[in-house]
Amino acid sequence: MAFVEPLITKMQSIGALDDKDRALIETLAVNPKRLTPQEYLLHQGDHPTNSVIVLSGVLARFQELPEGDRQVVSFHLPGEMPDLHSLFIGHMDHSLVAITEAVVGQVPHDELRRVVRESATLMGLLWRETLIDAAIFRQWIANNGRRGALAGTAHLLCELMLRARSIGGLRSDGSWPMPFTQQQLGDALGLSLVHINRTLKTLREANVAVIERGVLRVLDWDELKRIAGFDPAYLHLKS
Amino acid sequence: MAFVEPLITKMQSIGALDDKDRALIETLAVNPKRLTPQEYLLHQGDHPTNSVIVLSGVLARFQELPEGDRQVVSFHLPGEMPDLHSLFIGHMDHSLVAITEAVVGQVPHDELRRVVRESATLMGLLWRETLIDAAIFRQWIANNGRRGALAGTAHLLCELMLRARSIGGLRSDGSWPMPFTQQQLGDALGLSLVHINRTLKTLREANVAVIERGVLRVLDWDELKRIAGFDPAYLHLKS
DNA sequence: CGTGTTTTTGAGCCGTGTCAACGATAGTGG
DNA sequence: CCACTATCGTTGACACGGCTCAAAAACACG
Repeated sequence: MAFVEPLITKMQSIGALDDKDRALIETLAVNPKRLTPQEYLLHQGDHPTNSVIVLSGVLARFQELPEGDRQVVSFHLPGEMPDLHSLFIGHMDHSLVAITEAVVGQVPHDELRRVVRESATLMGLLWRETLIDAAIFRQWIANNGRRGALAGTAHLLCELMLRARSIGGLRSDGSWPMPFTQQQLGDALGLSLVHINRTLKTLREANVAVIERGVLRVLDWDELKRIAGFDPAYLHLKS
Repeated sequence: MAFVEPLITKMQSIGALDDKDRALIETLAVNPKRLTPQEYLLHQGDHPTNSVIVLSGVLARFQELPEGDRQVVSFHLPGEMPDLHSLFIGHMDHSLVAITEAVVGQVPHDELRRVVRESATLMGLLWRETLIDAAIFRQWIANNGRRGALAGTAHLLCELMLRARSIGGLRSDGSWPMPFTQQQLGDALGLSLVHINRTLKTLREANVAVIERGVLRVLDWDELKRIAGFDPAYLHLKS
């Protein structure tokens, strides 16, 4: 029961749950699993028979490209279900790995199908979660495509801050313990390690956003959003 | 009834339909609408109350970025539902426009909800379609990110050829009447018009793929796939 | 305190963008 | 059927953003 708390929080951040739906979620058989940093949960090519809920920590999905490069396609905070899509498309076209120490809850596909069958609301919310996932992908296409390095980086930082805030992940001073290395950020933005470093330096020297000892602090929200051309509507958060 | 034929073809290209499901699809109220090239069907910011099926022609979705640039996030061939996501996320974070002359069938969200409620198979297939959409987005993130101009372009051509083939859109000689301008391809791949032109020239001079008078012909499939690092699994086509 | 990882910086190069012009093609009206 | 026009494709010259290589500094951990 406590296991599904992050999922309930997440569902409520993107929609409304009544008592019946909440009770139904709590009937899910959730099998917890602890992950160490860099540990793979799924490999490209796998055909999983369950999906996972991130209970704590941060995960990432990425593709390995022929020349050995990595393309990170998403980051996942507690409450999210990074491989919910495997419910309807069996083949994994990417890998799923823990960024930090993490705990995930494994839920058999049959269990999810049962919940989806019994509650139109939960079906809608789970479907909705995969659609928001897709909306984020669209922004990342733009981050990697038409937005330049500075705008793309700023956009990613905006997004992560809002997503972290929506699940109550910010510190009381509004900063966020961002767990990514600059290499991982570069792999998400299609930038080299050296260049993401210089881009972050630009943001730092403009007093817009600072990362110190792994903690991200946004000093000038309006300016960060302006640089990014950021419109939060695509995250479809209620707040 | 004839209106939903492309949708049935599409559904069968990514899954199985029985007679009952086919009959259910044919009960959908489909309101056809004719579009001229460049005509907008939906604008960024809209809140549509129906989704559309592409009946003929090709559509594209794109975001307008602050500096006036465009990021194309997807192309849509007959049978696809380019704004199916609006069933569960109301706000459009991008625009939908006709590339060619096209006919779409408008289906009210209520109608889709009815079908989803009545058939678990169709719910699964429609959800699956949005998930394949997302899988394509992931590849486009890589196209715009870690893949270079040549590999990204080759990857997009591979994808389009397979998608066109899966709905019977190729000519008998295996070529495909590709309706995009080089500007539009560039907007999809995050490349300038000049550079996409040079990239296509490279493919042409290597006798890998040629676009003549708007018709794409792949001369050396293996080589094109090799350049792209293409693995078709993410399209989840049955054939 | 030592070792491995991550961040930072410099120097030089290369892929891709920009600017500009011309050529090819298709559609339009006389 | 041809001239006219608009759009699209092609090419060259040059600039610049971002990459690579390399090394040092800062940090994390045992």
